[in-house]
Formats: sequence, structure tokens, C-alpha cells
Amino acid sequence: MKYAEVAVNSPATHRTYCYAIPEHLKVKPGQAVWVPFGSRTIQGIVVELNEQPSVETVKELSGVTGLLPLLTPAQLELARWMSKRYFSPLFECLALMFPPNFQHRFTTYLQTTRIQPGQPSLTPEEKNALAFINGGNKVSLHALEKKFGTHRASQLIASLLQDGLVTKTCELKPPRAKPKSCTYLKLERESNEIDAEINKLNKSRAFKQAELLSFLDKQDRSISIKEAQKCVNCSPKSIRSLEQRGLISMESINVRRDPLARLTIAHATPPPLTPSQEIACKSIEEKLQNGRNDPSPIFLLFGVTGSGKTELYLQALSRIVSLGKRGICLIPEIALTTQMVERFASRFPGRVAILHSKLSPGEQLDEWQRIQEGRCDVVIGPRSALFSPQPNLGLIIIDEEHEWTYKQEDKSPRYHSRDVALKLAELHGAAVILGSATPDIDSFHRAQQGKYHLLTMKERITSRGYSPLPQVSIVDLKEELKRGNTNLLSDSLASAIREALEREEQVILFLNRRGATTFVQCRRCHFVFRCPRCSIALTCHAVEGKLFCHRCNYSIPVPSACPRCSSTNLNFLGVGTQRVEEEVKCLFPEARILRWDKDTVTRRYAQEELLRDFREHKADILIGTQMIAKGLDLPQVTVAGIIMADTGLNFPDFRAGERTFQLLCQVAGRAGRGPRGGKAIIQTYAPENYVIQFAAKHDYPGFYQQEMNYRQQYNYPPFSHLVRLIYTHSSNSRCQLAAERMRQMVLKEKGSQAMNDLGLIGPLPAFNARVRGKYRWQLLLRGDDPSRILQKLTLPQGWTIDVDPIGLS
DNA sequence: AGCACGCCGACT
DNA sequence: GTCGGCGTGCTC
Repeated sequence: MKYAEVAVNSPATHRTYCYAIPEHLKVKPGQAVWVPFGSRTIQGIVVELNEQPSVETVKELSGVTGLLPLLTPAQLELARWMSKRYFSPLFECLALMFPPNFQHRFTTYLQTTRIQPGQPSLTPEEKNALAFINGGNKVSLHALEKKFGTHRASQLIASLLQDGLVTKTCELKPPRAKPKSCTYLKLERESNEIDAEINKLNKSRAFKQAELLSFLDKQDRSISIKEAQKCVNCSPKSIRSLEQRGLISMESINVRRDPLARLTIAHATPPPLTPSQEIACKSIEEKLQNGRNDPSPIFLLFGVTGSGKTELYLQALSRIVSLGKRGICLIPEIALTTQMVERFASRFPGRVAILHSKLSPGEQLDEWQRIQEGRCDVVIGPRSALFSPQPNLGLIIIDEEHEWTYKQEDKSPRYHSRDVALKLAELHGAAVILGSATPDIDSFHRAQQGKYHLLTMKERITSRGYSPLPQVSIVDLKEELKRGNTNLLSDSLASAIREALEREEQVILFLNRRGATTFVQCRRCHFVFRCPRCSIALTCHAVEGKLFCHRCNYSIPVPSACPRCSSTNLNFLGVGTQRVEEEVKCLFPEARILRWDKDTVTRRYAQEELLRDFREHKADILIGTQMIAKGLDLPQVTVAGIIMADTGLNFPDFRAGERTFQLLCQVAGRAGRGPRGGKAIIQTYAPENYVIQFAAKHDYPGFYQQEMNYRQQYNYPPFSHLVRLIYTHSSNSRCQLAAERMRQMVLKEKGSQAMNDLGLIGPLPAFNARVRGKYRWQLLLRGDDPSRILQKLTLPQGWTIDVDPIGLS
């Protein structure tokens, strides 16, 4: 008898469980299996095989799904590493690597047994529920919960089950995506025989069949059933009848759902490299060549906006492909994949796969299969693309490596793609290229320490040769106010826009907020309208005439009076893209304006369309939030305006400065990518702030130095590591209590482990203390290795652990 | 996820 | 005294 250690799909289960393998089952590590667990049967992944059981009493595996192991040994190893590092259940880490739509979910159904009308012991509500279940022959638990509420439903079911009036059954939901096939028709007779058949059919009044035969005879390619029905307008019955008589045959062929089919991609050859690209490229090739000393080299490609980082990715990839290996390229936002995908697809035609959540389940499945079959040189996608089954991995590229979307914050495992990529590369002996114009402070620090190979590209190239970075001027909004200008646009920004419009050039205006006004305040008693559930200020959307909570979507109509003092003198404070748009419209009534933020762009390819319109100069001014800052190549833009640089600078997070610097550099870098050059204007109330000063000079090294001083002074990363512990509960006092208890627990452990460097911050309510009606309190651990203390502690339920948190909100 | 166990307030 | 609410912990 052999035994399997299985990671099971049960929440909050960090260990593996031991199962006996029945003689008739063939099981290998990486295999997906069904196992009995408590009262149910659930899915699991075999992570290890043993000759001896690890516990005394074991159950048997119920079965396997698929003959081959679902996951490779390297994937198992990566998941184990992630589970340990991020304190997340092993199964959750493994699940990242499953094919699309793999996880089978059970649905619970209820059915009535013998009906006994007028049961005296039943409450009216129970009778009601019984009638509801009796209505259909099988009712899902979900439907019942919707009707009666989750809690009430489970109570009702419990009592009805006890009375033996209903039974409960479990069924597997069918998978949402299946391989798509198309059935083709083929003639089984020679042309001369066909004519005879057509005559025969016409005589027997089966003229539709005759028509179909003659249509098929005339074609020189295979015709699908759908095409045939459309062209001849015949019924499926006619086709069946011809098939039954052996005149035609049907063949089913799998068809691929290609997400790139809607793009027209021209093949391209590599352009000549600039001197700095040449140097960087040589350096990468050299390291890839002597893989023996350093099998998994890591490059930090520090190149200013427009220095041609993508070309270097392409060169490195083609090098890797020529060595018989493959690559993965991570990009930060789904919205902007298209430009990148087109670049890759034009150089590796038919050998590019893309993976992201906006693809249909069918497309995801088909792309996944192509990748697994080794038919793609590169997989492009957001952070999850890291877990695609790319065989023989030789290179991982992370574009815009400083981007925060690479860290999964909202759900477990709370991993950072950069760190996981480095581990994955180590496991495969693959190279890693991290690319950015404004590298993450931590990445640049590691490059300085010699852990990464630093490649610098300072020249900016455009279609017509080199062009300098745009000149950036800082506008002091305090001065502007003194001069009596209360508009959002300063005089110098307005005149820059005017000049650009006169020359028929384009302008982008950046604002890092959304909504028309930020919040509404009473001028008399200073009451602020807040969300009753989340207690954050409500945002006004003038178009809908409502105030919205941007966290939980709670809304109320735009108020006309203060609920506290009944004053009708309300102040609509703050700035949103809508208000910028109004003001710009007012100043430049003839300009064509596009607005891009999460409110206007929700449809699947809406961003793409909007971007295409702007690039084709169907609009003059683009107003947007964060999204317009990211990696767009807009050659006709000559003016980039930052409406308010300070938003975010005062955010209660030690990385606020870094984040603002990155944003400002990115926006400024949007201007002047074409032959006409360009300029950027930063409006701010804090013109002397080092973040704004260095951003205006495009001086990353200068900013890095200053920022490092600050981080060292306050012992923030990279001089320390952080772990955030968060407790969530609907009662605030409970949170506080739990957090205080946790603090005592950690302090005690700190003493027994003699971890003198470990610092505790908190307990504190999280910056967004209330989310969806639940309070959140946090405890920050800071030190050389704060994770170590947690290995010994088992956290009570309700706690989440975030290792190396990215934001502290 | 489900199920059992144990601890507190509201009743016969 | 017990019933049933919920919070907590376990499932090989």
C-alpha cells in the first residue's frame, strides 16, 4: 500500500492530509484527486508519495481526475514556497496554476420527500419553504438562500431535514468552458455519381437534399454544417438523411478561439539598435551564454520612457527562443496589453499567447492548451500569467516592474509577482528582466548591491531619431491663488494648451482621482456626507445626480440640505475628471475632449477604442486618471498637464513619495514622444517638495538617494521588512480587543525568541477602517525577518497576514 | 464548507 | 434547570 500527502480544497487548511492509495489507482505527485474530507468529498492535489502513512488512521482516495498529473514538480515546488512565504493555504497556491475553469464546485440541491399537507408542527414559514421546494422538482440551496436569507434558510432546512420532509443532494456543476468543435461535411461519392443521385432525389421530391449535394459538389474546400445550412437554407434533417444514405460524411474538428483574431498584425523585422540598446543587449546575451556560473541571471533594465525597453525584451526573447526555450512577459494592466501584444505578435507571428480575465472562458481554455502543448514562444499577461504551464521556461520579463498591480492584495495568496518570478526562474534556471523608467526603490537597491545586473538606457528614441525628455515646469498653485486665479487650470497651463491646440497638437491632462467632486460639506456646520457602512466620504457624480461610496457602491441622491443643521448652503469640494472636463470645455469650447477613467470605460474593448480614437487625432485633449499614465505611446501629444500633484503625497503611507514620483515621471514622459517635442506642467501646492523637484528634473538617481535617506531614518523597507496582520470583524471593539490580544501574543513570542530587532506598530485601525460594514484593525511587524515570529504562532481565525504589504491602507 | 462542541442569555 | 444562539476548531 502506498500513501499520498494531499493538499485539500478546504478553507484555512495549511497542512496536507494523508490518504491511502487504492490498488487500482495510478497516482503521481501533481495529480488532481477526489478525497473524502469530513462529511464531504472534495478536490485535492497530491504533493508527495510515501511508503508509510503519516498518521495512524487514514481514509482512501476516492478517485483521480485525469490520467496525467495536472501540475509539474516545479509547480509543486513553487506552490510550496509561496505557501510558506506568504502563510497561505497550499491548495490556494496550487490553484493559481490550474487550467481555466478547472475547479469544480458542488451545488447543493433540495427535494421534497413524501408530502404531508397540514403538518401541525410546521410554522407558516416552514410551510412556505416546503411549498417553494415542492414547486420545482429540485431547488438549489442558493435559490432558497436568496428567498429566505442565508441564515434563515439554513435553519429552515435543518428543521425540514429533521422532520424527513426534504432530502439534500450534491451535484457537480458542469464546467463552463469546453473545447469548441465544428462539424464539416464531406462528399463520399465521385462527381459523376453525384449527378445521378441529384436526379434521383429531385424525382422523389427531396429537392433540398439535391440542392445541398450540388452545392457541396461545386465547392473546392470543406464546408461546415452552419455554412451549408446558411447557403442552401436546408434543415438539419436533410443533412442527416444524406448522411444516413452514406452520400456524405461528417467530421468534427476542434477549432481554436483566438483572442488575437480581431487584430491585424503586420510582420516586422528587428530595427537597428541604438548604442545604449546595443550595450544592454550585448550584456544580456553574454550572461545568457555563460549560463554555467549564473544559471538564473536577473537584469534590472532602467531605461527612461521611450528608450526602447520593449525592443530589448524582444531581442532577449528571440535569443532565448533560438536556444530552444520559451518566455513569459508580465505586463501591469489588462487595458494596455494591446500595444504590447501587437509588438510581440508582429515579431513572433502565431507564437504569442495572451491570458487574462477578460477573455471568454473558451478563449482562456484554448490559449492554455496551446501554451501547454509548447506552441507559444511567449505568454503575455498580468500577474497570473506567471502560473501558465509554459514548458522549458528560459526567460521571464516583467515590464514596468515598479507597478503595484503585481502584488495581489485583495485575496490570499498575497504574493508579489516579482518575488514569485524570481523563485520560478531559479527553479527553471531561467533569466529575468525587470524593466522600468522609475524602478521600485527595493529593486534599485538590490541592483546597487550587485544582486541584479543593472542596465541603464538614458537616450530617448522616437520615429525620427533622438528627442530629449520634455521640459517640465512647476506651477505653484498658492501663487496662482494669490493672483486671484481660482480655476483648476493655471494661466501657464491654459496658455500651453492654447498654443498646442493652435498648432493642432494633442494634450493630456492627468488627475489622480475620479468622480466629479470628492465630497460634499455643509458650509455652516461642516457636516460631511459619509457612507453609513464604510464611513468614507461620499463622492458626487453629477451625471447620475447621486453621491456614491466608491468602496461599496452605496448611493444617495444629491442632497439639497444638510441633515444636521438643515442649511442649504452646501459646498461641493474637491476635483474630479468631470470638473476638469467642464472647465476645459469652458476655456476651449471648440476643442474635442475625451475623458478616460474607470467610470467612463467599463466595456471589454472600450479602452482600446478610446485610445485608438485619440491616437488617430479624433480628439485634442485627453483627460484621465492613473490609466493614462501607463506606457502609452502617443506621438502627437506635446503637452502633459498634471492638475494637482499633491494628491497622494500626503497619503498616510511611507511609499506615498515613491508612488507620486513614479506617477509624475510617467505622465511627464507621455509628452513629446513625437518629432515636435513637448513639455509637461506640474501644478502643486508644495513646489519645494523633493518628490516634485526630482520628478521635474527626470532625476531618478537623485530621488532614489533622498528617498533612501528617509527610509533609513525611519527604518522602512528596504532597510527592514514588514508584515501586516489584519483583523476583520463587524464589531469595532472586538477588533480592538483581538488586535490587543495579538499584540500581547507577539510580544511574548518576541521575548522567547529574543528577536530584539522586531518592532511592533499598532494596534491601529486600518486607514480605510471600515469596508463593507466591517471594521479592520492592523498590527505591523517590522524587522530583519518578521515572518520568522509567525512560523511559531498559529493565528486565531479572523486574521489575515500580508507579507511585504504594498500599501498600508 | 459543514459539522460538533462549548459557552452564555432567555425561557418552561 | 434546558434550549438555542453563536464563536471556535477540526476534518487524514
